[in-house]
Amino acid sequence: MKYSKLFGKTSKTISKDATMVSHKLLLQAGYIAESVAGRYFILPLGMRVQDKIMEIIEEEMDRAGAQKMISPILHPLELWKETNRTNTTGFELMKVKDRRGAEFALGGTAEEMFVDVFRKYNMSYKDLPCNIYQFSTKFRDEMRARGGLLRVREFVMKDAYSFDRDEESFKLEYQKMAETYTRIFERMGLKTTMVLADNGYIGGEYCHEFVVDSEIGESTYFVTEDGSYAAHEEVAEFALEDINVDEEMKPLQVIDAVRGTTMEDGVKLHGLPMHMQIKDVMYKDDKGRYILAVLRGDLDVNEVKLSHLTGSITLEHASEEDIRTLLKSEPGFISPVGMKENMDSSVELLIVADRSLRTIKNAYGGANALNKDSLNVNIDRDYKADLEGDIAFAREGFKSISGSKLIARKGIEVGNIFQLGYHYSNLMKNAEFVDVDGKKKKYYMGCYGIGIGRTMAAVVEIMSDEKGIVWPIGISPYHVHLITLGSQDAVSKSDALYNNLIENGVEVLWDEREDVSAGAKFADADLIGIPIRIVVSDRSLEKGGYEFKERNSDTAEIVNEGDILGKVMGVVNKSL
RNA sequence: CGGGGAGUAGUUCAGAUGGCUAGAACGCUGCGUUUGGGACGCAGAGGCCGCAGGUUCAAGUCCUGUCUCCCCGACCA
Repeated sequence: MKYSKLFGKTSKTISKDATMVSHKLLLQAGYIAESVAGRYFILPLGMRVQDKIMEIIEEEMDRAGAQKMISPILHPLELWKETNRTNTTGFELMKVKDRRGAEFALGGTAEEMFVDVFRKYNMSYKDLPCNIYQFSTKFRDEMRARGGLLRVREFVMKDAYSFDRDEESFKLEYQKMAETYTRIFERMGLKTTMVLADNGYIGGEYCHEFVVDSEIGESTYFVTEDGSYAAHEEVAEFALEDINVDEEMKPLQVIDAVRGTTMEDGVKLHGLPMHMQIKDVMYKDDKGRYILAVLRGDLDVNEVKLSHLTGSITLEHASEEDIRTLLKSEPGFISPVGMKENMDSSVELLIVADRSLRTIKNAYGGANALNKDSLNVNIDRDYKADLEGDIAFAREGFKSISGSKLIARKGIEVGNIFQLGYHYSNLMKNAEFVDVDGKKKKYYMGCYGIGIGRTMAAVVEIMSDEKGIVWPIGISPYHVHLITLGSQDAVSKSDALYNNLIENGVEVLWDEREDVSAGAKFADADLIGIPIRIVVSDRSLEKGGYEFKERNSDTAEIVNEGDILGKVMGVVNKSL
């Protein structure tokens, strides 16, 4: 490709709106252009990177026995109704209508579609396991797009769906996909951690995210010091130590407590430690139930864990008005003690206790009235929980279940794998095959996604310097950035080299612009970030050849005409 | 959805208390001189000041509405 013909220009100036490295560099180097918030043009340079990422994914998926296909992007809405996903919030479906009034969902993920195509065929256990996948544009009505390609509303995703006879067979597939993902990201120069995560609206029992460590990432997760456990903060488990469980229970007391409404106000007034205070948070869920989360004061409510325990789809904080009028309590002074006895009879209330309450005796907290606190509150004796379990966030330094300390990390989620089990085959009719015994059985499923654009951005986040991007050769838009400086001799030598490289399968971006200074060409080359730079100039020719420099190295060398191809191939072949 | 900020040339930005023909840099076009780390000179093109209404002799500037973009939060009583 001749640089002078390349669509998409580098820019010296960049909007200060772009704060993230990948966002800035991809814009500045001419890989992407913004359309509207969260929707981007992928320019020719970016397209080549995207294609290469997809090629690697395709190779590895095929190697794992998966088969590429494609589904329509518009999904018949009936399918989403079949699985009840039209109104499960947290994922606002984008819908369109055709002129006859038929409704479609703009696909944000495609479980229903793949089950639907699968059940069209009369499948036998002999056809299983089967893993089918596609690359397609996905639509997500994100509340807030951010960070260039990192969080967008429209993006290309690889999504795969596996169908198995049973759990045992599925587990092999899941393991295979985990290994495949690790290899895919390795080939792009990304080291990923497989992190236990929450499955959100997808369904199923467990899933893992593939996370690239980065300060700007949105995923916070914990790993143990010994590396044996890694889990997203939403699901991370941890061990709790007893605090004063041997203490005698003292009589419950209600006292005056003129204070503010925060936990710190309680600590200050009573002069007692935070972990002896009870934290009470009132929620309302999608079913209209009020849910009181009760936990030790030094812990925070983990709404994902809480919603799993209560079976709620959404949780929102109850309004202060509801707390006063319906629950007969007072914001800042909520207590589980006696609440059910006093509240409005129309209210359905679920008291959910965190297991941390079993580690303390004689706790203190509110008393359901302004400026009244309770002392010596004890679970079971003074209040009963409808549900009890782990509803708290882990924190760095806490011990894991295995006893090893938890370390907090941040990262970019570039892919994930989900166990779906019978979730979709239960909800969708005829998602069945004929087993060896002649009986119909439901598919045991899994699904597996990789965001292409986000992966591209993650690579740039990890691999760049103050001058620009530093692509790993496996996904670089070109292998070689050829720069010509100076006389006609250099131009004709460059031309010959350009053609020679191309004939040998090397991808070359040739900066043959005549009216651009050397400095500008070097700056552009550094910004674009192609791994090999070759300069052909009067100076290099005087020294007997071409200047060869790798983007991630500070030293250049002169390579003569006979050796240049071999030198280039040496680097290119490293990636394959 | 809440809070904050911003929309002026292709891009990044400047245009105080309303006032003459709306500016700079970069980029772009032409000519010439340059060519190893974002060169220089000369000449040029380029603007419905986001959109709609209003106040005023006069609006990029003030008021109202609206759209768009960016950042923070989505959180514990």
